[in-house]
Amino acid sequence: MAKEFKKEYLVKKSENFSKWYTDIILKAGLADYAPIKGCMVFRPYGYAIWENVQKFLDEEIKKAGIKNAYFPIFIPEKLLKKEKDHVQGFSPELAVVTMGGGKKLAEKLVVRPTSETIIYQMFSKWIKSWRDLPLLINQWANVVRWEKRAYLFLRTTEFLWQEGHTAHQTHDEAKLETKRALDLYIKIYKEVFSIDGFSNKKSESEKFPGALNTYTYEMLMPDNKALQGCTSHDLGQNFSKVFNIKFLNEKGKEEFVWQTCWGMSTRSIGALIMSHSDDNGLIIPPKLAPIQVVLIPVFKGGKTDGKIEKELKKIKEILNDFRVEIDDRKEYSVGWKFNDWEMKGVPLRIEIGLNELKSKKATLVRRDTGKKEVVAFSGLKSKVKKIMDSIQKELFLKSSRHLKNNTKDVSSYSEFKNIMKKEKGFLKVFWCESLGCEEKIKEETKATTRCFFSVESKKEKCIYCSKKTNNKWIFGQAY
RNA sequence: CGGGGUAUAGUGUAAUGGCUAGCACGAGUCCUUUGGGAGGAUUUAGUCCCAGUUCGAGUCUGGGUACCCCGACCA
Repeated sequence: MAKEFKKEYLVKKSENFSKWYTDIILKAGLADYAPIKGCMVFRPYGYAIWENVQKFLDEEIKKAGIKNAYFPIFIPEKLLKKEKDHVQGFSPELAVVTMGGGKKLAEKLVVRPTSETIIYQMFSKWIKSWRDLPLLINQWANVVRWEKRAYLFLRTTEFLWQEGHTAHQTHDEAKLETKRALDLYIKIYKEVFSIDGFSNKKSESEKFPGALNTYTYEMLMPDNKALQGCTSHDLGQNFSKVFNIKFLNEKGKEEFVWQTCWGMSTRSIGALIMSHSDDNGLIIPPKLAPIQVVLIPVFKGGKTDGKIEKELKKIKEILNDFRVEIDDRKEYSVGWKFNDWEMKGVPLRIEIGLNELKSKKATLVRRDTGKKEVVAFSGLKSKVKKIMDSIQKELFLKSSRHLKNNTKDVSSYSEFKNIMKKEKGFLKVFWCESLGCEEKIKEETKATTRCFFSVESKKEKCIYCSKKTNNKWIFGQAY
């Protein structure tokens, strides 16, 4: 009978994916709609996840010798217009301030959609000599892009992110930095988010406006649509030439710097929610879970003599390596609490009642599998550690299986069209890298290039135009 | 921004142009409860905004706004 309880307060993931997604966010208390079009509020539980992401990222960024700084939210319109591709890429989605202090501004101020221009303006002031390089800066900030359609976490007018900006003496050094940032993101997604994906170069049309090359981590969501998790850009000298960022090298010769920039946003939390959660609510991998273990007392006959409470405190003490919360709310029944914490995606639940007190064993229930286990109080610490590691790993394996099962090699365009119409997913295909083919494919199938896959030794026909090529690319329908 | 739809209490919903806008959940108070969303008593709160038609509008008309679905844009 324990199995047959009904939960009608959440739509099924399989029945209406996007409703399920929004419902989870609202019901788990991650976020809420704000009274501004396209904007959302990060509620404490959702913000705590972002703080955990920040903690991991920030630590790694600092380890790489990069320093945090903060630049203004406003960018003079003139500055933004300096790099042609850049302004073209962003102009349709800019928020612009035209009034200040009740007066019309002489020059309009753009609310940053990204900070290249304002940061590089400062770089040009700071960089004079090879001794000033490399200049390695990171900024934690909010940015605004006036999107037409909003979707909690995945696409909101304002979002939070981290943007790294570096300047180097040589292109090789900059390329290494681009790679280092990408590797960091791959590591975070795989080890912390437990989400598998592909990472590589973006196509010409998909790359960052103003960059030479853009690298990305592309994940496959459960509805088989693709989500870009981050970007790392090799900017070459495109911006340094425009912003006049020059240095005197060791031989006394003037050169433009080589630059990179890279970012990861709160969109990652959207990927997290979609990837792991189920019909009972959120599932958060232990490394990102604001609460890793929840302790729930089970009273019987209303009499406890405070013994259960005492035991809970002891267990919390034993588990002080973990983020533990005791749910001693009297106004809710245990069943209600079980469901509540499942909705919130807490990785492990520990139940303590009279039975547990008597046997000196705790009842543990894993959120990801729902498996129940009885563990002696004395062995709790090591067991919880084991379970945390196991959940973290299992979630990744599950994500990995989904990625593998839905990434297919395809050689005929009709098959390509069919798959994109029905089950979607990632398709590995030969593509001649011409913009024409890419645009046609997008028009006819909604699929775009997600990232480069490989150079094959044998030439094959381009999936669209049949021109021979060695290059294999991954296509998918993007979020 | 184009096409379609919806808007009633905190949430989900009901109400031929007509009487005091009904129900469930929630929330507040009190009592009893706690091994998978507890029960009773009691209280609470609503027609998106602005015009119009009408003796009379939640219901009809026009405009606005928001949300949902489908496209285009996008991390």
